Amino acid sequence: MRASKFFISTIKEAPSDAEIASHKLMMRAGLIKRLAGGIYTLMPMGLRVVRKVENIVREEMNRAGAIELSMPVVQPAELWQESGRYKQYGPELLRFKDRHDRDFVMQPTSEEVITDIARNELRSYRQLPVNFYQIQTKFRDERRPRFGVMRGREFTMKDAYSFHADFDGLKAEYQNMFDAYTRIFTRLGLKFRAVAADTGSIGGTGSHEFHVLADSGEDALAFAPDSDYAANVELAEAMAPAKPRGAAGAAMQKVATPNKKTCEQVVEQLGLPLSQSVKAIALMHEPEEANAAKGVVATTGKRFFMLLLRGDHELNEIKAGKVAGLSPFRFATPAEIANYVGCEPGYIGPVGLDAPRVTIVADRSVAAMSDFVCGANEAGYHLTGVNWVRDLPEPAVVADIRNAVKGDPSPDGKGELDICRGIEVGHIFQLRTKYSEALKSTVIGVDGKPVLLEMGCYGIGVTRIVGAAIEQGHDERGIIFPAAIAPFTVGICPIGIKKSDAVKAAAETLYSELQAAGIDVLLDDRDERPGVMFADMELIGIPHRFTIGDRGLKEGKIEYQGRTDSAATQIAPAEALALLKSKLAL
RNA sequence: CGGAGCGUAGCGCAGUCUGGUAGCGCAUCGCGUUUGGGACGCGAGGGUCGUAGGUUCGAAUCCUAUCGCUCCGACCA
Repeated sequence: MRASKFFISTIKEAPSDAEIASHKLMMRAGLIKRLAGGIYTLMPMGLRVVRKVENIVREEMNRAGAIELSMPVVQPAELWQESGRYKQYGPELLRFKDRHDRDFVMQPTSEEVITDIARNELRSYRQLPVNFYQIQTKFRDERRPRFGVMRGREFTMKDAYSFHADFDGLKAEYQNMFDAYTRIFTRLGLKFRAVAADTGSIGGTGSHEFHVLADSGEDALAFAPDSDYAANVELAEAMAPAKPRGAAGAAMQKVATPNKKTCEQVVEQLGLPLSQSVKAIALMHEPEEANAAKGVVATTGKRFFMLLLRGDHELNEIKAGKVAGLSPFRFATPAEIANYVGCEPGYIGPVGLDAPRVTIVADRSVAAMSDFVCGANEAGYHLTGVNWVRDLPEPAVVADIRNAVKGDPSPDGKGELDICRGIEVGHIFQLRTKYSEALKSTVIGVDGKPVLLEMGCYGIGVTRIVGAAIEQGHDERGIIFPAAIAPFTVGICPIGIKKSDAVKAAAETLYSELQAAGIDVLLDDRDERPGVMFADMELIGIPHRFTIGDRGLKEGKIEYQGRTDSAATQIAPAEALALLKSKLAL
């Protein structure tokens, strides 16, 4: 490609609403242009990157035996009503009416449509297994779109759906997809990790997320450096401490802690470590009916819970939701806390409560504590030297309700956990029969009777990968794309192309040679000043560059410089292709 | 959805408090000089100041409403 025939729209200053490196750099490099919140035009340069990602995904999906199709972006509401997701999905699902006043949605995913295809087209177990996929535009009306393409509303996603006559078939395909994803992210040149993920309300036995590792990631991942254990922190089991509960060593004492409402403030006053304190979180279990009747005083079915966490730990709401009888819950109001505990928030604790009215749920690590500090249920006071059994009954429930932290024992028993951050770029899921049941999708099994289809689904965020790759690869000069997805593999910068016939000839020769070798080459024939050409190539993240100028040609040399090289290498023009090929083979 | 902030040229911003000719840098266009790290000079074009009302002789500026965007939180996955 000649730069003069292409469209390069780099800018020096990023728009002020771009916060993270990838968003700023994508804007500055002219890869994307914002049209509305979370909605971007892929400019020619950006589209080339997306296409390269798509092609790798497509090749590996095909290799794994999946079959490409393309489903509509606009889908009738009826299908979504049938699956129940029309109600369930909430405002993230974009809904609208056509001219006949019929309801439609913009697809956020396509389980309904593919299951509809399956029930109409799949008749016999002999047609299984089958895995359909598409690379398609998705729309999710995110409450807070941000970070450019990382959390956009409109984005490109590869979504695949597999169908099986039995669970074993699903498990086999799940593993097949796991392996395919591993190949895809490896080929994309990304540092990534597959982690166990929450299966949510669907249940089932398996779900893994694939995360690109980056400090700016929105997800925290727990992993064991000594083993292959890795899980989203949402899910990672937080183990009880290895040591059992210690014996009581101190008498329980009430101490005045005026205006000290947080664990941090209290331990600071007492000169104790944060891990010696217990924080209490007041939750109210409130059934859906009571929610619906807001305003009306509906106490039926409400239950007050006090959750106990070590002062240095964080509540995991997903885990809390799994405590028997707690879900659905919300944080209790100050009035409710006063009613059940007789005290204002900041000084509440588990000692001396009316057990039937207040259910105590202790985290595993709290259950193993002794001589701890907690609120005294009296404004301005805390208790020290508190011990289970002696000072208060054993907690009604002991459960894992916190986020795992660095240094926790690994759930697989091998070493300790560490925490890193990741950007979710892939998610594979054993859906089982959720949709086939809802849409009554069966095939005739071996025994001649209908069986519900077992389903798996497998997503990859194509546009998000571009952002993730930039988060992982950039410096002060711009983007450092992995070679596999760079918009161009190599750039040629001829200095003074309009002035020097020698430069022009050498550049054209090299350009033809690289093109003939099938290499994606950008010849910068814009007759820009060298600084402009270099800055653009580096900002856009082109991995390799040849510079051709009169100065070098006099010596019979041109220059090669890799995007991350600190200096250029002088080479003979005839060696350029061989050198580049050796670099690409790495 | 709650809290905060911002909407002035393609981008980054000043001007708003204290009403009176709409500005700066980058980018763009023309001419010239430049040509190994985002050149320089001279000249030019481009804005109904988010939108709609109101106050006023006069509104970017004050008031009201509304829309959009951003951040923090909640929510969702």
